[in-house]
Amino acid sequence: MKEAYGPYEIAEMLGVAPSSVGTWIDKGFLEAFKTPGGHRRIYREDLVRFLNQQNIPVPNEVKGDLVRILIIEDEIEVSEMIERALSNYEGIEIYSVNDGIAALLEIGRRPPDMVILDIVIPGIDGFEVCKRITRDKILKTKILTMSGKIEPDDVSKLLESGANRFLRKPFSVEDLTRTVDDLLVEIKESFVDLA
Amino acid sequence: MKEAYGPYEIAEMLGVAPSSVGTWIDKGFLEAFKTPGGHRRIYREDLVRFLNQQNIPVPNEVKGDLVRILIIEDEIEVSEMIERALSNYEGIEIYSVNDGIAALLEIGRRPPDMVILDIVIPGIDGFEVCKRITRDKILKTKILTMSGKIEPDDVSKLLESGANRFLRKPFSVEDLTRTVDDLLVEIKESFVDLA
DNA sequence: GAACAATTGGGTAATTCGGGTA
DNA sequence: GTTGTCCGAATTACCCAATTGT
Repeated sequence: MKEAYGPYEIAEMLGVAPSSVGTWIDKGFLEAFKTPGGHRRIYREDLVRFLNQQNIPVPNEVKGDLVRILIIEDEIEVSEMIERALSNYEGIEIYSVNDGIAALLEIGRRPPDMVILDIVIPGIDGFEVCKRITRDKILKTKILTMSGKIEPDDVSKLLESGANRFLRKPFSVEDLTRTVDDLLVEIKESFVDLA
Repeated sequence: MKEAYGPYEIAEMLGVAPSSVGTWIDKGFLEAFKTPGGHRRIYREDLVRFLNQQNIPVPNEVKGDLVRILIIEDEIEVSEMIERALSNYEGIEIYSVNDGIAALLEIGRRPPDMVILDIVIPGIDGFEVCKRITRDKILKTKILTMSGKIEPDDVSKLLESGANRFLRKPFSVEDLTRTVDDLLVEIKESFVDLA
């Protein structure tokens, strides 16, 4: 897969004039480097960061293929149940961890498009994870939270922290898949196909 | 780790046409040798030198020989002092974060060879970070911990948790560089093991 | 060692580029 | 803030036989 783009390419992708892309680079909105001959090139990683910061949908060509879903849950039975429930979805990749520290390492390693997060897990505060994922504009991760013991007040605090959905445990497979389907639609909306 | 690249490979990495890489070689910007059949090959060392000379960020794929050091410290003055102290080291790359969550995300994204870790930082327990880094087989990270307020008992607990060294604050530049030098030797020794 | 796919060099014409300016 | 136009320069596409990798 291509790892760097030229201004002309990006301009065509976004429907703007090449000189505008040059302006963005000069103003520091978009990170770029120069070839020995002075032509500008933009690493894909920098392009994605720029698009996310500007709330511009990321073209599928730039994003890659599979929608990645990370399950963060310390009860094995629950995470296995979730994996089973999602196992016949097409075009997604599921991986899971069972504590908060491993979760952050994994998010850094391979940023997911969606996390399914048990608020009460060892190692770290679920609220903080939500806040952090939301604040970090590089990540456009949808957050599905879940918990058994939680006060009504906490649910709204959770959503304020950046969580997109909440499921009270125990929940049925139908509850889960309905919520995941919702979020998948939102994720797909943030990507565009270039015809 | 791969030690030599072809023009096509480099072209793809930088988002450039293969023939451009050929031009750069012909003009002397980029050092290369020729195979018996006349094809050009570029040593990684020469590629890195070229990228640095041109102010082009070195893709992760290429910078295998750099020792990466991550500073995890919430007091800006301290982290700046450390960066200054290490700024004239050759062959290392320094980056820093100021809270535990950012640290874990960064460790996942670009695994460091050494972390310089303030035990008391916002967001997460320093002991847990040590344990987790040590347990993770993918990470071969050396851990240099530091703190001002800590009980003697805690120091040994820290070393049990996987930390390789401990520095009591405040420490001098000499204390720091001596300890870092030690760890750099250990890191370089483990590089040899892989070969 | 043979077969096959991928990469390469070399030359030239066509395209895209940056930078200054409108 | 974005786009249009100009020019010299850098990059690219295109060709195919040869080399290299698997």
